[in-house]
Amino acid sequence: MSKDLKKIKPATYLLPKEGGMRVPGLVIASEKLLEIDDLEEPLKQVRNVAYLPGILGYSVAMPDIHWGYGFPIGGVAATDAEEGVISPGGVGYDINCGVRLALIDIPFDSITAKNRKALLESIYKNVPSGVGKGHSKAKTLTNSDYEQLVKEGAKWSIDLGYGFSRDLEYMESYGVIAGGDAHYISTSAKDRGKDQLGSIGSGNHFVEIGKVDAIFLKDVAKEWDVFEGQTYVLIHSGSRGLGHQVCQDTLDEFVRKGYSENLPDKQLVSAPIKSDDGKAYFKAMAAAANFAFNNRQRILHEVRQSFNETLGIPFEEVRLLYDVCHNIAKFETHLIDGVEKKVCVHRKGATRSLGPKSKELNSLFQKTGQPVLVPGDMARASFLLVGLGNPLTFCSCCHGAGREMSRFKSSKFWKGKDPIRYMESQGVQVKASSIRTIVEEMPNAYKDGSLVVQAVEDANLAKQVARLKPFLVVKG
DNA sequence: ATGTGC
Repeated sequence: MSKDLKKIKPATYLLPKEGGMRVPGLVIASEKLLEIDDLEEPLKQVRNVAYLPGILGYSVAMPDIHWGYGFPIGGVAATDAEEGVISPGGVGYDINCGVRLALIDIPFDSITAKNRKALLESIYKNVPSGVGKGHSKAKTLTNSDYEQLVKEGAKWSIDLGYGFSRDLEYMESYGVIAGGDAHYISTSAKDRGKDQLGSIGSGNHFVEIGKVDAIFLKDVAKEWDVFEGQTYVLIHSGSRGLGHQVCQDTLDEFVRKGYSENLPDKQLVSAPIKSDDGKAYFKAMAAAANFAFNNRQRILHEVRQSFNETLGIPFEEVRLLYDVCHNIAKFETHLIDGVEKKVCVHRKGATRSLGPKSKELNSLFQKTGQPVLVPGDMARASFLLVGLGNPLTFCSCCHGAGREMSRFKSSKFWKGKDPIRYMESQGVQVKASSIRTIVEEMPNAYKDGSLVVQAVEDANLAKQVARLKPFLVVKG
């Protein structure tokens, strides 16, 4: 454990100000996690982020923190919406990478082995996966498509028949980030994305089917119609090549214009929010975020298609519970030192976790708090939590289990072994276009997700509602 | 994360 961390509350540690830090760091973790993790590099990044002009409150780290480009992954930074900066590194390369959870009201155990196999094959066929993979069936996006979809978000796909208007009520920000403008993204970004709606990509992205295997918070589960044994679908993907290109284009331009000067790390490159360059990045980021909402909407549509084809389940019975962003910058109002302030919250590998009564939420979630979706690993578990709206972290929570082994180390570990057979021994059938992705993503490459969600629960960021056990997984 | 990187 880092000698600099001072415990101030349960599972909450202060990283005191030093050097040019404008605010202290705040690290959410348990003692056990602090033993497992080597936090030297990521904590340095937490300190670096605290140097940013206009940062308020704390430079926050979640218990799944690890090293990232400039900002740590699992980091939250809120900057003053008037006097602060906005930073592409605080959002990440995969703009609006996120997760959506849908529920099907049939017991997973009632699906026969033969039908499970058919379902997996069908999803693998209907949802393209892998690096650079697009959607061969889908219509290539035109400039006028782009103009609409980056402004409208998920509604654009729904109006074309890929889903139901009800779906929009069950998405963070109703499936749209205001301000998306196609004129602010490059031709190459549009070109890379033109056939990628409805594709998962590679790395830790996936489509997973399984069953709700434990309920921890009965009253909330009941409000959400979540029950033990229920079948679920969890989708994890983002803005694919388009978002990647938007991030790269902005970083190049910001560095060229000198915005990386006077920062402890050039990768923190950032422009004043009120400057033309800052506003241009926000519009491009919102455009990419809205592309990602459309992507997850199309993936859900294909999954509904597969449930219909193989099990005869009507499309609307694959019911969306929620869609969350975990790589995004958003303008929000938060209580800082007792005063309400408009801030730009950068969440990079962190999930919004608004509590009950939050005006932004639909009436159901105003009653309970918002669903917080935390994928774990391919075999053990993913988690469904409910937000508590803790102002210390700007109403943010963790986004995953976090790696324990590097991709390289994991590949080496599984060399000469049979990872597919191991997964089967854990009850999981995996299908991927690349065996490399599988060996890099094996469960033992990740921390135990239950330790991470326990830490955010102890720190009062969110509460566990249910545990989800995967059985069928499509990877890139 | 990524029409993956040296």
